[in-house]
Amino acid sequence: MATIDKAYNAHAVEDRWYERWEGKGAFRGEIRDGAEPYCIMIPPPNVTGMLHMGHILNNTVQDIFIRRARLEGKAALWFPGTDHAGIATQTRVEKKLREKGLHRRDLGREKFVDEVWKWRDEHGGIILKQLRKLGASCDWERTSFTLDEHYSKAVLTAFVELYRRGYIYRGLRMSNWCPVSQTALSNEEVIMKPQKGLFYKMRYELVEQPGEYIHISTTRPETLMGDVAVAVHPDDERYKDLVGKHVWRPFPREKIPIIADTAVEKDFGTGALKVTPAHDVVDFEIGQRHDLPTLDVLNPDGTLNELAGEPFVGMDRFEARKVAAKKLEELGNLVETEPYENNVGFSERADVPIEPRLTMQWWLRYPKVEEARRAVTEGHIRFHPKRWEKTYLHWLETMERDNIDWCISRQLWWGHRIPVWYRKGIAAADRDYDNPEHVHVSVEGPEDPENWEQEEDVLDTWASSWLWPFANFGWPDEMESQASELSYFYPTQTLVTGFDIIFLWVARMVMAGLEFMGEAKESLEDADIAARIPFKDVYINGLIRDSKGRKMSKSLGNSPDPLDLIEKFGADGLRFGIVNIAPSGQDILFSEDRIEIGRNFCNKLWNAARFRQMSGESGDNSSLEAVLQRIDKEHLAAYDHWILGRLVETTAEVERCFAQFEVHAYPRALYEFFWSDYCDWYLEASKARMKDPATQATVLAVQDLVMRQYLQLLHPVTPFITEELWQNLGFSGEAGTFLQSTQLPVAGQLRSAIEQQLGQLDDQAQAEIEAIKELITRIRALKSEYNVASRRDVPFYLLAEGDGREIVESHLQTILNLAQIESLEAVSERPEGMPAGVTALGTAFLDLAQAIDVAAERQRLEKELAKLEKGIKAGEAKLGNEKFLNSAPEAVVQGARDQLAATKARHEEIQMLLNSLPNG
RNA sequence: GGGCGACUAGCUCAGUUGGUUAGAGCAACUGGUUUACACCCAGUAGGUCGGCGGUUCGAGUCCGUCGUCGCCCACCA
Repeated sequence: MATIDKAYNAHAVEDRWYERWEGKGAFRGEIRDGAEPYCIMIPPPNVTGMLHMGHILNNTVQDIFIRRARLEGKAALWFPGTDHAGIATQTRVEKKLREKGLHRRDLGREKFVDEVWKWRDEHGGIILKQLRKLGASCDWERTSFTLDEHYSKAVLTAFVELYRRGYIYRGLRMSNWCPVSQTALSNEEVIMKPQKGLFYKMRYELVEQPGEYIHISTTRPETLMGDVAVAVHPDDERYKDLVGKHVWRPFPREKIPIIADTAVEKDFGTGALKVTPAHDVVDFEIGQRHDLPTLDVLNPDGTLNELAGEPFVGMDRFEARKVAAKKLEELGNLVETEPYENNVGFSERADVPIEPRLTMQWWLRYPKVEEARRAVTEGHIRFHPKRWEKTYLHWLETMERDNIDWCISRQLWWGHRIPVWYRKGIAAADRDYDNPEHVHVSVEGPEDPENWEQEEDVLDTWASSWLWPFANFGWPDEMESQASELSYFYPTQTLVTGFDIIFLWVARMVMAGLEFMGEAKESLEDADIAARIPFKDVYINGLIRDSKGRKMSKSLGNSPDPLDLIEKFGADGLRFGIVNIAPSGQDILFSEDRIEIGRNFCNKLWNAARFRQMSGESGDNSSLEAVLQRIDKEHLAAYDHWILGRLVETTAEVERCFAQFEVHAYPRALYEFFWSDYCDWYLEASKARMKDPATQATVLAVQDLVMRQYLQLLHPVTPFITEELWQNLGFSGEAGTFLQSTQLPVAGQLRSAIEQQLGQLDDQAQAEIEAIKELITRIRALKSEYNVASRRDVPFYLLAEGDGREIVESHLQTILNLAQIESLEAVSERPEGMPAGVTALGTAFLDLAQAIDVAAERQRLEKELAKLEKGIKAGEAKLGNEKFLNSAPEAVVQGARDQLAATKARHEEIQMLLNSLPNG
């Protein structure tokens, strides 16, 4: 057995074990006959990503689940991988090219994509290396990437199938356009941000009444060249007479009609709206209703085009805004400007305002929406905490109600190119999408590729990641095989993710699973749903914020580098700390102070193990049975029964935490048991018996038993230190197997193993030890209050009778040791002039051998008396109430009786003490 | 505008189906070189559980209402 260093050196331990685990394939997840499968699919981070605090929490939780599953004997598989992250990655490489003065068009599609692959191979996937530092036990041999060949095949197959099933269509619609990335975006990729700007009030001259004007407010004068009408509300009395007349658009100067439409708010601005169908969603709808033309004055890159007229051609949209305002002023059309703040949609990736733009895109009508709803309402999929179900269902509802389809095409090069080919020589306008002579849709492509041109667009990244739970297992090829990993591991067990992507990802995965993981069907039965869902439990982890409650972000600089934290606190410390403060799906306010507890805890654990090692030779620790063999039940004390009982309870509590997904309660229960019960009380109490040759072996064996079970319970959250101690304390036996491949006894098994060997655990011991603890605490408090806390030579007396006296007798040495007192002599009369403390076992008196401050002692006792009186009043009121006696459960009534009796006894004793104080 | 959530000790949070006189960590204060641990030990202080009302024998817990704060969705140019 290796000796244990005085200070816990996390780094050496962590690096060493991770290497061994990975080297020995300890994380490999495989089909194992007879074992229950347990699979977690990692939410694939962006291949460009770096580890941040959110990842730490998310992946620690996943690792806890997967390691626990291994200890429970399940065939556990944590499937890792990364996402190609279309826009993010392409933007990254384009930026690099720009530094060399190049644009992606200079390279051409093929060369550019090569460049991105090269970049990925060099810089991508850093995050996966960082996850190893954290201790993540992913099956790295399976590391998947959404652009891998097999994965791409799944993505294209899904597209082709959905197309054939009628869910996918191509359409000219308003969509979100990013002028920097020059692609369409889905609503989810657009972030609304409040922007300070100006509100321009303009006047347009009436054509029919020269010299008269209508006032219009706008925030975007640069688009007025695209105006095709002015709209007012039909009920607006101010403008009623003007509807049907015309105004002069100032530039390019043209007649445009005044129309009435209910989309206009009478009370907003001037109540008159300039209608620019090409550049605003509402305006576009108004345009549709009134059959207005669409004048697009912007180029795809956000500069103005020929339709805008000079001097705007080629000018950037923000520059044009200023120039347009100036020109309006010169022409006398600008009435006033005022500061204004409104919400503007920004491209999530490029962080520039998006343009609503009329473009031809591919759209997907979501499949199996109703079934996705039922999957949750009927309990096939459970959210933890449960309330997130509401968010999920709310999303589905909105989507269905508002008929929101998913824009799945992106005008990028990095991604899955849409598997659609157009026959050469047929103009886009003449294309008939239902005619296979015109449009070819397949995974393999047409047989005569020379006659076809492939669609330029690629698919939205989410249109690949929504297949993650089954594409990674070889769908669609593996669908037929009953012996496949797909049929063994799917549906996966638990998904761990953030609430922000419940719709973006979680709901879509559910829909994809329901649509594809079985034969094509219009609607599904319950049994179909149960078989097709991608996961059974969804654990939603909270969002990490800084200590002031702000979101962590690069620009605020309030996001610590997790690797620094690992450096400082150790991976185990960080893991324990972050899970310990992670409440159930609530936001988490992060501060380093709160992580310290994790490091301190590891140190405590380390030292307890060290103490064990220093206390005596280890016996055979290679199995629970071997440890039990070393315990002589004749030498077991109440303390031993108590700590073993607590160990069984703690094991059960941990089981409950996992069953109910109370991830934060799990480390808390472990912390309390170990620090308070085991270290502060049990170890301290057993020190005397460890020195006694007669009892030493038994006491050490009990410690070993506790440590053995405890390390197994704790391992999922702090894998490194537990593995190190497991090996150092000899629990692995000769074989040297890893802790995580051992089997954890459940509470029932543990109890029966103990009782089979040692006889029934004494449940009375619990109450007895609690009473002894109270007595010791009272004595310590008395010493502290009388400033003799550090003295060990003070004598105490105990006034007790019957049981109390006996119990104290049997624990006398422990009490003297833990309370640090000279003696505790039994007396039958109250000694006078001594400060006293009343406990359930009896009254303890501190012999100061000098006069006490009677007034202070009286005050102290009276304070306690008042507290007890309050309790007695409450108890009597309760027990005097017949309705309480009749309706409360017997146990509650009895509890109240017992408590009242105890309180009264204590009250009486304190009263006696007060009476016995000298006057003064 | 629609939805979700929070409010418990100075701070951050526990508190499982209503059932003893509400807990922890940190911070504060007092005292400790107890040969496992100062990343420690012992002790003290600190809360009318956001307000009001209701249900109940009994409410931190359930219901209503108000207040404050946060998040998500929508986005009036």
